[in-house]
Amino acid sequence: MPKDNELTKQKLLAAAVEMFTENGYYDTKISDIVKKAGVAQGTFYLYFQTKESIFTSIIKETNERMIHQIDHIFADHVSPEMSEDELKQRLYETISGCMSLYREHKAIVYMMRIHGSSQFAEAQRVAAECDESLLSIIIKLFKKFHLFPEYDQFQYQVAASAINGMMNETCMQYVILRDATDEDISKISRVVTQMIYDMTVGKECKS
Amino acid sequence: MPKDNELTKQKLLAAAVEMFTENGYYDTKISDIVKKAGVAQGTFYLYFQTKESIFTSIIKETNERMIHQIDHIFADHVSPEMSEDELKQRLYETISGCMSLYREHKAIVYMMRIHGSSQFAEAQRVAAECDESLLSIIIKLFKKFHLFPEYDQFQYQVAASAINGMMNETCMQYVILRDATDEDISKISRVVTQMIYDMTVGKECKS
Amino acid sequence: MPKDNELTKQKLLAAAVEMFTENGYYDTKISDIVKKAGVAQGTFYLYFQTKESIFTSIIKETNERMIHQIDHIFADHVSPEMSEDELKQRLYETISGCMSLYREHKAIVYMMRIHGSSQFAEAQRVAAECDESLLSIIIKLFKKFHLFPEYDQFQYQVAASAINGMMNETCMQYVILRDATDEDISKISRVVTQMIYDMTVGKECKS
Amino acid sequence: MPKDNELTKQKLLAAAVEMFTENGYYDTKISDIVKKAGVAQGTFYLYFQTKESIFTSIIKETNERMIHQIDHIFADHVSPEMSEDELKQRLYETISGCMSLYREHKAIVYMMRIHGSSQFAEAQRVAAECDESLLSIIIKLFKKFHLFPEYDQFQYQVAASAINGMMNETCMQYVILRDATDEDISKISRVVTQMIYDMTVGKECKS
DNA sequence: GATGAATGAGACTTCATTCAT
DNA sequence: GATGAATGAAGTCTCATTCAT
Repeated sequence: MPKDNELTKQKLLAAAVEMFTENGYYDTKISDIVKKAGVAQGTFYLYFQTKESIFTSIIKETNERMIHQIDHIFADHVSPEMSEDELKQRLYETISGCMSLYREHKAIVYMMRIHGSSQFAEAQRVAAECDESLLSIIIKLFKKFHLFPEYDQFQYQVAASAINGMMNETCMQYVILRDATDEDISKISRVVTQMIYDMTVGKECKS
Repeated sequence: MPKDNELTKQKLLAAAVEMFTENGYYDTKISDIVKKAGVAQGTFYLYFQTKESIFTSIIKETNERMIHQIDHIFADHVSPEMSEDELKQRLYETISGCMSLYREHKAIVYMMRIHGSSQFAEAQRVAAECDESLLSIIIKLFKKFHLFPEYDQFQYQVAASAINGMMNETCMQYVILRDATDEDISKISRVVTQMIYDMTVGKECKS
Repeated sequence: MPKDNELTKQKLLAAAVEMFTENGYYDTKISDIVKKAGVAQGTFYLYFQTKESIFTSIIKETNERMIHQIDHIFADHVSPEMSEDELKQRLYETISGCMSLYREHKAIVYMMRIHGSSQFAEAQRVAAECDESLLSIIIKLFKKFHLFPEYDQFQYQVAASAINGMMNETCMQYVILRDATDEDISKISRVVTQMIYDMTVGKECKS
Repeated sequence: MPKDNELTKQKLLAAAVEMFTENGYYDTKISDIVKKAGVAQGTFYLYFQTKESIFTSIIKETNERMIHQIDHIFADHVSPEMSEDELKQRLYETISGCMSLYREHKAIVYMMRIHGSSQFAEAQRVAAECDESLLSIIIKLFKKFHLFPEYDQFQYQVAASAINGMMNETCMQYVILRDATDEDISKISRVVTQMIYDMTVGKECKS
């Protein structure tokens, strides 16, 4: 009957996230993890098969949760019938919602993006999957608003990638690498919202 | 200045770049590097003090060269007096020039961004320095064109970061991770140029 | 005398024999034994002090039973007064009885001879004791039949050892390592009987 | 240029044989071997890939040498045309030659038979190969002398196995486990020769 | 300058044994 | 008596670095 069982596993997971975040995958030793978790070396292997497996297990699980939450954030929040102001407001909510989500999983995102991106095929696959998910949402929005009507598939991809890059980079720089407050996130999101608005929907209204 | 045996050093550097790129820092052994370079194990230590030092020495040197080249690409190519079309053309040339530059140093950029970003403070410092350099160039341009007059320093930074993110992401996805041809780069640059134009200078012309 | 829970102990012993036989001493883990026995890890230590102790306890106990049975098989079955045919018949019965006995304890003999012979002083002692027992029986028979009258003690030992070797080897090869049927054992015993007869009693009749 | 190279390997092999012989495979640690060889732990892995590989490499190589030498010892030494005395003399020479050979490789035979027989498929295969080789030689001799004309293939095998067992057992008991002198080997071989003679060729002469 | 055998610290992992429940 | 999570000593193997030639 798993009683302390689950507790010990959680202690190990928390310790692992902390150590991986702080020192990266290779400079984190099992001995560091168990020391921080306050259990014996052997205990680690009751819950995880290898060092690699705890790493991928962490990022996989978090990633799934995040993709799910992202889907929810973007779901049907905007439509072409909305007024300019309402649109911007919704866009803003989506972007700041995304950033808050990343902040919530800050340590693991850090671990995944900064340390993990290169370590294993598995980690790379997970990161790519997350990107994929976002890209497809963005492209869907392009279509919904009939943006870039002259673009082919490749150009769509590039444009979506560019927008993804804007959000990723600002999110990384301010939310993950620095300690963005709620106000910071709000301010950042306003800037990014405006930029995205201007280069997409706003541009249409211009002429 | 062929001191020591400069040829041997170059062989080692080339082998190191290749192995680091292929397998990452931790999965590359000194024995792999010397084997590929065709020299003996001990020879490595005649030219480099440690494994870490060859890694950072590669990315530092390349980074300096790249920053210098980027400076050159951006230098005085655009000014507010230009016509819309000319501006776009210059912007396009700058962006595609940047992408070609990255492609030229593809292996090392890959190594730096994918494998190295997390390994050492040193590597992270170098990457940050490169970003810094680009950000300051972008901000300078904002000022030159009197863009975002209502923004404070923080918002400027965010906006610059966003633009940097656009370029970085598209560049990574298509130039570094996939094998972008000249045509690809041209097409990508057009898309990005248009987006940047729309969210900056173009927006001004609208009202 | 069902002390403790005798059933649990028997389950552990049976599981241990099976696992030791299949995988040898070192490649059998306590966890394998308890899993096969269907009890918890800690339960093992209620019945046995150490891994080594269950191993030696198995081979010791079986060995005692086997020595006792061998004594019984050989007891007074032959005498110099018998006719040639009767002698051969008795010899045959003894030998095939021995082989059947080994077959009956096949798993443990396998474990003792193949896996255990080298592991511990204790196991070696037990195996040696079994050999000793047989050798002394054989020498007693030599004396009873006034065989090898010119041999000294050492030569007696060697001759007995040789006969022991014949039986052991054929028994190992056909009964323990292969799956000898009743007919096989019968056939093997006939061959061995004839050989032993020819080199001992039979030889006397010749001149 | 392998100079100390080969010397170090030999030191490791000698140390390994000694330690394996003394303590068996599992109770010999790499650290024991390198300590005895007087080299560092890591040096071991310059010459052998794993602990298992040094073990099998030792027994395989020795085994090949021994099989070759055994073939030579048995080659055409006896023929049905010989006189009884000459035959016995040749048989004696063969058997004592065999025992001397085993004594020469005493440590490794010990390691192979006592410790190694069960450890790995590989070790078992090697031991079986050696037995096979001897059995086939013995059966060839049976045929050459038209012994046991009424025996089928199975009975031949059993008879050969029995003779193999005689030699193995006496050899193990006196040469490998005890320290048989030249005189001992001579005396043992006389006894075994006589027994084998009586149960094979001698038996024919009787009637 | 070049070599490559040797080094040894230290990592990951296993598993017999213990002990609180 | 039974459980099974926890322990930690100890083993195998790796690899950056050194150094005698």
